[in-house]
Amino acid sequence: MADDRTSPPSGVALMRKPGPTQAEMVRLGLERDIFSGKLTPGMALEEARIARDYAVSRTPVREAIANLVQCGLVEKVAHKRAVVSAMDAAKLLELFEALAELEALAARLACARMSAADKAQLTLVHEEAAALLASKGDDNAYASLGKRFHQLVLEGCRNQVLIESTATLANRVYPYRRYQVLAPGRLQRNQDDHDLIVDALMAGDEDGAAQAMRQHTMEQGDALVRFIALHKVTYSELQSRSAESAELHEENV
Amino acid sequence: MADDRTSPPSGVALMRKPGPTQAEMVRLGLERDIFSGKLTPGMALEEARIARDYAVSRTPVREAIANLVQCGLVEKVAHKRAVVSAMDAAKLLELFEALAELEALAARLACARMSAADKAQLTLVHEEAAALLASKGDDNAYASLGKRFHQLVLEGCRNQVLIESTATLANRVYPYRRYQVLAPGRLQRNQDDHDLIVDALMAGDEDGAAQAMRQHTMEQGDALVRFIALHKVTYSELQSRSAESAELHEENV
DNA sequence: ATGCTCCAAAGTGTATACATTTCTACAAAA
DNA sequence: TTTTGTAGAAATGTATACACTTTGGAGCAT
Repeated sequence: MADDRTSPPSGVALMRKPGPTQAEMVRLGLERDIFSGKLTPGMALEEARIARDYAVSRTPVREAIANLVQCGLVEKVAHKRAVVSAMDAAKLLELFEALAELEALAARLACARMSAADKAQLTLVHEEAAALLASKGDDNAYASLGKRFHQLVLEGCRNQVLIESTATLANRVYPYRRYQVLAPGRLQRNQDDHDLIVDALMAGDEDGAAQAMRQHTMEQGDALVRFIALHKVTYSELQSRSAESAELHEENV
Repeated sequence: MADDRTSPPSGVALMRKPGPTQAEMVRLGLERDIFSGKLTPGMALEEARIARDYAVSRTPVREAIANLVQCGLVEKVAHKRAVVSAMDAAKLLELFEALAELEALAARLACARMSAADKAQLTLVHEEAAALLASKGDDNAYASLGKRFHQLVLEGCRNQVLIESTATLANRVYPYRRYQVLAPGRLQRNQDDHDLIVDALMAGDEDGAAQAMRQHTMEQGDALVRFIALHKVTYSELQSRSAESAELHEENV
């Protein structure tokens, strides 16, 4: 290929300022590229190249990178190039441990705070996922529904601070979380977990919902770490292996 | 007064680059000013003025502000001036609700993970606070010990992700959290809560420690919100009222 | 052949200049 | 007097130029 650009702005060059700032554009673009796998953990971000690719100056690029640093998606030290955050097994487990507890809290609160409409939509998504799983449907589509499931429960807690804190952590594990689908039988166990969560939520069982959600997320983390250890595959390899099909579900962000 | 500068760089102008970047300097300076009360919630941050005061250009100032935005300490929308985050009662309660749960989790984990030395230091700080309270000592010094107490428990959880997430939220409520000391009898109840937490931690009672910590932090939030409602005082007034004595404990950050 | 020094190329950090947007003040009309 | 519309000022967003730091390798010494 003639161009090996780090992150093409998804086809179209941004011309003038349509209202949102260019720094925001670049930030969203980089975020997409990280989530989709075009930018793999450990990869360096060169300001000048990114600026060229997005047809802007380095200033908004630096601002965008600074934002991503605070989000935990990229890391940076003074005078050195910013790199996409790469995590070892220990940090990954720490993240899942914290995330599990936050989602458990959200589930507990959601028990009493979700509206009937919210619960209905959650059930809908859950059943749609079940159907997809039964019909051996697309893994990516299932992963997408899984993310939506977690989002719905999270938003059900009605605490914006908690929602944002949890979303930040979820974003940081997102580049890795999807790969649990590679472990055999993991999808069915995932669906079973969701079953428990939905049941507890509908029954108004706060402790049950929290417990089910906590265990569910921790199992996701354990499964991922086990899978990686088992296959003795580096995170970068894991990332690039599934990067091919990553473009299929870019509805994230 | 001849100069009404928003945030003097604490006396000394930074000359050359000693290694750390100027953006970092400005960021720390602004953070200090926010915590100390020199910059009150709702106050606007003018890039040009800050740049002048710190003897740097606007570029590192903008970078510093962007960082503070991601920390939640200041808020900003495109083309408008950044302002120090001001919270209403609802947001404050949301923050305390989330913070209480995170600290509860940290306490639960700390039960099993704190070293003997950590527990000894925690006991030391707790007893020092008790002595200070009994002798009707300085409120600011007591608040300082209170912060240290929470920090020690938090670090005891041995989960860096959880520590950072919690610290972020704690920073956001910090400009308000101290004012609980204004409520009558609040200090003694605070000390009693800490007693319960220490006892549970020493006994290895995970659920007890979590429960005690959660209730403690929520009570802090409730007390603060009640105090504000009772005295019908705006947050800005509250802030400026104690800003006079704020310089006394600048060991924070 | 190996290790060191030093230099040049690359890249980040900062300053300044310019473009664009928002805020403010003033005036004119109802 | 109140309101509204419009310049002017002020402040932010962006681009460009420059200074400093890092890094990689060429050349020399051992």
